[in-house]
Amino acid sequence: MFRIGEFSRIARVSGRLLRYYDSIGLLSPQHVDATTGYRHYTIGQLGRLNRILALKDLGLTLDQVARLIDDKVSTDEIRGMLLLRKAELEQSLSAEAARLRHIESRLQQIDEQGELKNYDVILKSTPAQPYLSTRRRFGGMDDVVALLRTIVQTVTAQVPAGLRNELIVVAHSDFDDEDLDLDIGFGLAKPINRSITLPDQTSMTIAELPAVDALATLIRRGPSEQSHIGFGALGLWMEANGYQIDGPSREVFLELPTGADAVMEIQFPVRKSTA
Amino acid sequence: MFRIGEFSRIARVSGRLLRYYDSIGLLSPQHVDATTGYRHYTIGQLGRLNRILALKDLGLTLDQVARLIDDKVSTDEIRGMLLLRKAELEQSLSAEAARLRHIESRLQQIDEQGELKNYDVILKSTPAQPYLSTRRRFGGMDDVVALLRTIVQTVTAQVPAGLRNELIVVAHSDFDDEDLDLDIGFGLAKPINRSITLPDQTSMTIAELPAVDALATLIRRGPSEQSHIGFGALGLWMEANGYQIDGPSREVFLELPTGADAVMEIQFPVRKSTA
DNA sequence: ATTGACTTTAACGTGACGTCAAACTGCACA
DNA sequence: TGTGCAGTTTGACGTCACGTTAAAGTCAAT
Repeated sequence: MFRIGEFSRIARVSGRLLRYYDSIGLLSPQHVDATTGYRHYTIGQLGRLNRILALKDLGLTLDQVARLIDDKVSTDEIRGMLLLRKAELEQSLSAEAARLRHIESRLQQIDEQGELKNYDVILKSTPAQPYLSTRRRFGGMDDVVALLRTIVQTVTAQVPAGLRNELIVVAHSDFDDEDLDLDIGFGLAKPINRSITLPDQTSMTIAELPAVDALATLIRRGPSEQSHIGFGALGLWMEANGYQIDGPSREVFLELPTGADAVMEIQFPVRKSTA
Repeated sequence: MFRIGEFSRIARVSGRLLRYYDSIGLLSPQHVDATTGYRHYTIGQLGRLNRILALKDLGLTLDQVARLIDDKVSTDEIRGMLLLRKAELEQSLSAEAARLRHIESRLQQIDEQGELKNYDVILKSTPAQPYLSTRRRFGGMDDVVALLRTIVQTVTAQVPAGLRNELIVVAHSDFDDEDLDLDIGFGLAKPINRSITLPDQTSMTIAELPAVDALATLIRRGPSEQSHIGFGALGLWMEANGYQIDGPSREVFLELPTGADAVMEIQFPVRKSTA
């Protein structure tokens, strides 16, 4: 029988750990003195402690360790737990590797440019939302800006503010300033069944803007004609961090555009490059 | 100006996170209503929030993020922080990879044997400690057991219990039952300057048992002649997990041997295989 | 009797929030 | 003017696996 100090020395763990394991019922001393409360351990308990430490080292939680050790689970369930843990580890491995790539690209950026800029690209996800919009082809940015104004005026007048979210432009075409294929419209908090007719007698339709898991985004301030500058930064980020475009990009106007200036979030659906 | 709900919707973060960042002074709303306490954010703050999230994604702590964002550090210091973080990441990567290998070896074990045994090998480290011992060559286990008994009797009689730790055998030879080169003696809590003389007139010397970083250990019960069984299990574990022996092995007797039986911890200094 | 080493319980701290709970505000509708 | 409901506030507790004091009691040797 060892008291806690000697036992902890032998096992090379802290006394606090032993008291903690006792308190959660994971490893209780063989005997506790009724009057003094002193804990007494036997070498037999060292085996159990070692099993606990070994399983804990695999990254299992103490809860899982307890269930494994107390034989409350079949070998199949053990297999399941280990497989689950394996999947977690693999995921966390690739996440850490990605972080490492990000860090390295930042370091490279510092080395090349002497400072830390454009560090505002971030990955998000977004749920699906109803989308009141109209899809058109445009010959140039002027036409786009004109329709944008019209739509803002029409929709703000006809749809209550509580129902509509942001003004969103979805770009179906690639970067060709002379043949733009765009959806322009508003995200909605809830679907509406009224139809909206624009001054030119065309009407806006309700569709669903699909959810996206991985969205590389950045905020841009300035005239909407120059949004391609932001596109460039996003492209660099994707290249540096191993992502590629995976769907039509979106521009979400965080403020309704006043004059030429606007504040928007540029969003690119992305997926990891297989390369 | 957005209230917290809308701002959190736009940024796709929780309101709780915004309140938390406010409370730690990382991102305070542009304006707080004096009577109601309502927080009001502007789109400008979205930029700062995005910077925070981007840096946090690199795995930096919020403390570090705050120092980076508030420009309290030079680019050289930023480089330093990122390099530090990179080192942490690389370490954590290899640790996770090791865990993954452990898990896989466990799964393989289950697949081959249908259950989970011998999972009590664990890695520890140990500090240096004074070691009162004598080194001999032995022709067989019987001689070893005889000297062991003698040493136990002599030392327990001459050295106070508070000063000595466990009985430890260090094996300098490889596995050759007919030519054993062993140190036999006791670990000590503090060095002593008395010399100990055995009945055969040879004396025990004080040396230092060196510290070891990585020690693969397991507990064994049973007659000490059969300790090679434990050696086999340790060898398997090392092979499965990519370690190799890196120094003389030790047997630490957790109980003074009574009769033939003993409880010991077998310890192998190890290092990662370069293969 | 007095040390000094050891042990006990209890409480707080860690990091970055999630999750209630109770009270208050803002706004639309009757 | 009241009522309802969605939104907001502060505050507190929980997370996970312990480390770190702190105050009080125990053990063995001198």
